Amino acid sequence: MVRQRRPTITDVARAAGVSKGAVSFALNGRPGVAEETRRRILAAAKELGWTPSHRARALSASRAFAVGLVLARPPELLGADPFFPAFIAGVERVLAERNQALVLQVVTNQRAEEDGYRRLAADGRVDGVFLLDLRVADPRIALLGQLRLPAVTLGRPDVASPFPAVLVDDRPGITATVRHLVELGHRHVAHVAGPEHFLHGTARRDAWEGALRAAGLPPGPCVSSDFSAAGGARATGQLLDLADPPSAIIYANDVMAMAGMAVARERGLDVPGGLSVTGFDDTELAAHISPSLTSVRTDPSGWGRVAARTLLDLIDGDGGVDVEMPPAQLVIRASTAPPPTPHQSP
Amino acid sequence: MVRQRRPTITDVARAAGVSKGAVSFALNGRPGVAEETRRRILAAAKELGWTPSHRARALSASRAFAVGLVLARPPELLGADPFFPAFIAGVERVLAERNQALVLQVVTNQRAEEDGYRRLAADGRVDGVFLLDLRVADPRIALLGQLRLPAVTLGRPDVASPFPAVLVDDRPGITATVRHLVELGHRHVAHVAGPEHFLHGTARRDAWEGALRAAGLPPGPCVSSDFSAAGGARATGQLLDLADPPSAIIYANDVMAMAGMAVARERGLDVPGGLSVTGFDDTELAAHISPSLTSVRTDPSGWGRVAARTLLDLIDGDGGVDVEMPPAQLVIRASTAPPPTPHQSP
DNA sequence: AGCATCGTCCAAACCGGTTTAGTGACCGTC
DNA sequence: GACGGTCACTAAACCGGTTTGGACGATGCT
Repeated sequence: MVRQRRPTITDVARAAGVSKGAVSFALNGRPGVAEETRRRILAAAKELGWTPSHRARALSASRAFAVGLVLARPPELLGADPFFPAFIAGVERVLAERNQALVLQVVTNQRAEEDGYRRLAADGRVDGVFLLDLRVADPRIALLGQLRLPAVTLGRPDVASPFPAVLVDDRPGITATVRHLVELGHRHVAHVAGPEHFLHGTARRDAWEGALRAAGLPPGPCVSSDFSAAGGARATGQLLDLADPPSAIIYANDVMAMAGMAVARERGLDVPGGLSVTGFDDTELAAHISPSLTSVRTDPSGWGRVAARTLLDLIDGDGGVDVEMPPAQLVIRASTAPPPTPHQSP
Repeated sequence: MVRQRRPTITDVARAAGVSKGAVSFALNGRPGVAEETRRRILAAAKELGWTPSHRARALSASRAFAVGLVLARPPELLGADPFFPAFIAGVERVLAERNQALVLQVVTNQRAEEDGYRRLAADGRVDGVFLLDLRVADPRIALLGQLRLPAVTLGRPDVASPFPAVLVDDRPGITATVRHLVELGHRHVAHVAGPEHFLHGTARRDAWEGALRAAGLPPGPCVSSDFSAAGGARATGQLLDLADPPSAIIYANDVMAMAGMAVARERGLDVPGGLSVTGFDDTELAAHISPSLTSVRTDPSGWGRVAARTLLDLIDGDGGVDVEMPPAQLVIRASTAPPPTPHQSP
């Protein structure tokens, strides 16, 4: 016996001998249905294997019961960055509890990204979106405002924003990293930053510079890169080619740091003996390379959970307040050590 | 002037002085509308900024215009694996062209994974799904069959499957790797495999074993692991602790290979001087560590594109045939070299 | 002139839920 | 015994599209 058509609310109503409305009320636990009738209806629904059609409910309620995420990254970077999968996993955990879905859009450049949001909004496929990788003077905030699409930003925008933010602060992690290196005796600490148009990139750079100044040291050289291994290698080459190369390099992510370590090594420069290296993200691999990588542990999955909760609350009309996340923690491993002393060269 | 409500097809019909039906026909380019009327309708739609409501269309057409993907991976692995982001990027590219959306579900264990598919099906949120990470005697195939949910599998299942498959063959890559090592003079080649219940894991292992036998060599030791850095390190430790340790290790992915290289190095074993190492996936980082990692290049983004096209065709009723993808290619780098000769030990 | 045919368009049904207005039945009250 | 108030439930409208059956006028043919 093959079930040809999935049962509808009408089938359930007929089976239970009531009207469609009664079934809807019973299912949604609303008052005005006698207990005995409710039981009969639920039994009939179970018997028929009925589940309310998401499509019909969406049309009726004028809601999508889904939230959206638009990822704009060049394809070669997508795989390297552990952030997204972890963030999405956190988001999912909350969405699953509340029977919502995640609609994903992956695009490869910024122009397409804005179209992505436009399409999600025009189609009414989602009730709200996440805004990641905030940029300087981010145009997407105004766009989402005029699209009337609720949103939650990860980080605090540098422009007026009507949206709640999940406040992640990378700075303490960088500050702690600088302090750690300074305590080891480093006086010449360079930085390989992320792309300049990202807010988190500039925040990390500012923290690096601020912490050095606070320690009474001049900020060393800083090279902007792109979070890729190739970019990290290139930046490292530039820094080591300087007349006065740094004794330590703080990278804006682990992948660049690992590539940087390799470059140093290829040049016969020992890590950490000749050069200290630190990363950011604390990817799983960081603890398992040699030497193990000092890094800053972040919690993208936790951010995802909080961002999802904030967004759903915003959509439901309540909430809409910023949430502060605990600061990232420095994890000290074997890639950092005191700088080589000039008169101790091998 | 704020637009309070998004315009509906009725608004457009009124503005153009025609019926709803006429607007629908005009928009969908169906015959039976005079050219002049069609122009007037399209002009009115443009004027009002009307876009058809995806929700209404979905209900009416009994289609979701979306496809689903359920990811079952422990959270700590999600970030390390470059496969998913790349696969998804490929999928997205095709979906965007055809105005479809991707509904993602991330769960952390297999039981939840099946519920994920059940929920996608029960809600009618998607018209079809991708089936990744095929397992031995995969129960999801029967499940999707009884849920009447069209699917495309990545790889060929080991059980009867009514679904088209995108055939990716890891074996030539592994075979080439073994041949490369044997040509270098290795006689003792070990393997660190993925979890045994994954079909791709066993396929790689079989290829490794087969290629060694073809070369007239006994298969060396094989340890199953979990694709994580920690797992790769552990497996490497086991192999190097053997009375007769291998001179080369083929890892089932790059992350485990990188962790393995670190373990060898910590033990004072030079790579590739004392131990040759190969990975699988050819992640971006592989070319930028030291020594650079010999690996097998795969094309997850290409698989995503083909899988998406195949699934959409299947949903549309045409197609449904398997597609063969080009085999993975070996990329030789610096982590492989001739084995140390016993009488040449330093 | 009468009739069939065609192109154009409209009204209404339909998808499967939610929600509102309204109908009885039953209760207690003065 | 007429009245007001609950309670349980139904009928129908509604969400915004697509699709079907048929109306209507213009045209072609005999």
